[in-house]
Amino acid sequence: MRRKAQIMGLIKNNFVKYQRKCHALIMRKPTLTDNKTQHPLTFTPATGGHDMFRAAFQGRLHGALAHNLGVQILGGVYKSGDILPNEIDSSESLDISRSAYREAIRILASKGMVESRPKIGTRVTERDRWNILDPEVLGWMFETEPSEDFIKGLFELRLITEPAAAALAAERRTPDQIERMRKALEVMEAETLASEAGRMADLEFHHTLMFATHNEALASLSTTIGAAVSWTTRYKQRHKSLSRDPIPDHARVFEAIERGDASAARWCMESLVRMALEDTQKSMSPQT
Amino acid sequence: MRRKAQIMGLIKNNFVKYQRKCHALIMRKPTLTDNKTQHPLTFTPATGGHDMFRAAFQGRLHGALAHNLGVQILGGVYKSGDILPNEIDSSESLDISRSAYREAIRILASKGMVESRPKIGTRVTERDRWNILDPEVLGWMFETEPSEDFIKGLFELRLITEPAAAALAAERRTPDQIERMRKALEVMEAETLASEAGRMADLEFHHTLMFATHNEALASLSTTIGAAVSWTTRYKQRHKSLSRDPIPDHARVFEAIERGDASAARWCMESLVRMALEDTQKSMSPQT
DNA sequence: GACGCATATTTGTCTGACTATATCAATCGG
DNA sequence: CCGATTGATATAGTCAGACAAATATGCGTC
Repeated sequence: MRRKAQIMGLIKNNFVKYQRKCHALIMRKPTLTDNKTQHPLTFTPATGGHDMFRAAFQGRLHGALAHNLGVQILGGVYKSGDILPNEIDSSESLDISRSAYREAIRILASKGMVESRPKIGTRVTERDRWNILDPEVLGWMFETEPSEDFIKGLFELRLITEPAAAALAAERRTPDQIERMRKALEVMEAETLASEAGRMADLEFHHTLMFATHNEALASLSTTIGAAVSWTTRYKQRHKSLSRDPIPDHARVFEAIERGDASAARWCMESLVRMALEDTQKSMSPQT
Repeated sequence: MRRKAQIMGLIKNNFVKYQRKCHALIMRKPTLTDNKTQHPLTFTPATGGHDMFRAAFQGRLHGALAHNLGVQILGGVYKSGDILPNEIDSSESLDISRSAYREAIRILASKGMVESRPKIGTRVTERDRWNILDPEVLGWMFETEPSEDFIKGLFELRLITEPAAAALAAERRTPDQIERMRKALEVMEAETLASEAGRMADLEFHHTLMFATHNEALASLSTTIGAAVSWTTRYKQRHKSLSRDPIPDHARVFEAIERGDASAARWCMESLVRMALEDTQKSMSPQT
C-alpha cells in the first residue's frame, strides 16, 4: 500500500508539472472564484444570516445544496414519495460534482428527509418521518412562510415544555446561571427586540433557562425551540411593530426563578408564551 | 472551462491507463470483496437491530462508520474539542476511501456533533450543541450504558410532554386513531412487553397517541421519545424481569382518550410514565 | 402460473488530482 | 520594537471517472 503510493507519487509528480504547464497555457485559470459569483448555488443569506446557522455551511457547496433541497422539500416542490432524478443527472444539471451532490443528500438523509437505495433512487420520505425538530430543518422551514398550523403547533410545544422547564430551573439553577440570565435581561431592556442584539439576548435568556434545568434532553430541545422562537420573532417583527413590550414578562419569570419559586416561575412563563403566541397570531391573521 | 476539461481529459486518459497498469502490476487489487468479509466496519447489529434504525444504514459503509464514530463520541472516546485525525490518515487507517469517510463525517456534522474547517480539521463540538433528540443519536446513546442522569432527564421530558399530549389527544383524536390504538393495546395484552412484537405494539400505541394531537412538532418529538422508550424498555428487560404489569396503565389512558376526557388522560398518562420511571430506576440501582 | 435468473439501472465505493481556505510564521515597514 | 502584510503549509472541499454492489423488473423455464 505504502510502496504503491510512493511509486505512484514519483510517476505522478512529473506529470503534474506538465499538467500545470498545460493548464496555465491553455486558459487562464477561471479561479473558480469569479465563477462562483454566478454559481446558482452560492448561499445567499437572504434570511439575514443568523451566525448560528450560517456557520453550518459558510460557502460550502454541499451545505448550500442541502439547504436548497431542504427548503424545496419542506416547501412542497418535492412531495413525499417523489423520487429525485438520479445522481448523475442531478449533479450535472446543477453543475456540481457527484461527490458534492452525494454529501448534500447524506445531510438530508441524516435528517430523515430522504432515503436512497440502489436501483430505486433517492426518495422523499413521509412527512412524519422527517426530523422537524432539527434546528437546521426548522430554519429551512421558515425560509418559506410556514403554515399557520405549524406555527401554532410550535407554540403549543413551547406552552408545554417551557413552563415546566421554568419550574425545574427555579429549583436547580446555579448562581452563575442567574447571573447570565440577569445580564441577558439587561441587554434586552437596553436594546429591545427590534435589534439583532436584543433578539440574541432573548435567545440567550431562554437558552440559559433551559440549561438551568440540568436536563440534557430538555436543553437540547431548547436549542431547537430557541431557534424557532428567534425565527418567529423575526417574522413577527417583519409584519408590524410589536404590539406589547415582552420585557416585563421576562423580568417576572426571572425574578421567580431567582427566588426559587417553582410554581410562580411556571405560571409566569406560561403567560409569557401565551402572550407571544397571541402576538404572533395577530401578526399573521391580516393576510389570511 | 469545458475546453480545458476536455484537453486535460485527453492528456490524462493516457496517463491513467499507464497508471492503472502500474497499479495492477505492483500489487494485486484486493478486490475489496474478500477484504470486506473481514472488514472491521461491517455493521454487526449487536443491539438486536430494530428495523427502524437498521434501515438507516443497512450495510452502507458510510452509515456504519457514522454509527461507530457517533457511538465513540457519545461514549467519550473523543471528547469535545478533540480534533480527529485528518481525512487521509483516518480513511487510510480505517481502510476505506476518503469519500466514504467524508460522507460519514457529513452525517455527524448534520447532527451537530462535529464541525470541520480547512486547515483546522474536524473537531468534536461542545456537548450542548449536539442534537441528542435525533432518533439516531439517541439510539447510539444506548449502545453504551448511558448515565443515570441522562435516563432520568429523558423521563423528565416524557413526564412533561406525554401527559400534555395525552390531554390534547383526548380532544382531537379521530375515530381511526382510536381504532389503531385499540389494536395496539390488544397486541400488547396478547404478547406482553417481553416479546419484540409487544414492544412494537407499545411503540405504536405511543406514536399514534402523539400523532392524535395533530401537532407536527409534538409528533416528531414522539418519534424520538418513542425510540428512547423502546430502548429503555429493552434495557429494563435485560436486567431483570419486569416488576409490574404496565398494561392496565395503558388501558386506562386509552379509555380516557376514547371518551374524550382530557384531564383524566393527562393524569393517567402521568402515572404511567412515573411508573415506568420507577421500574427503570429500580433496574438500574443494583449496580450503583 | 410460479419460480428462478439475467439484466439494467441506480446508488455505493474507490482513486487520484486539484482548489479554497485558514492558520502560523516570517518578513517588511513604521 | 511592534504591527501589518505576505507567504508557506496543512487541511478540508471539490472535481472527474471508473468500478462494485444491490435490487426491481422483465424474461424464460418448468
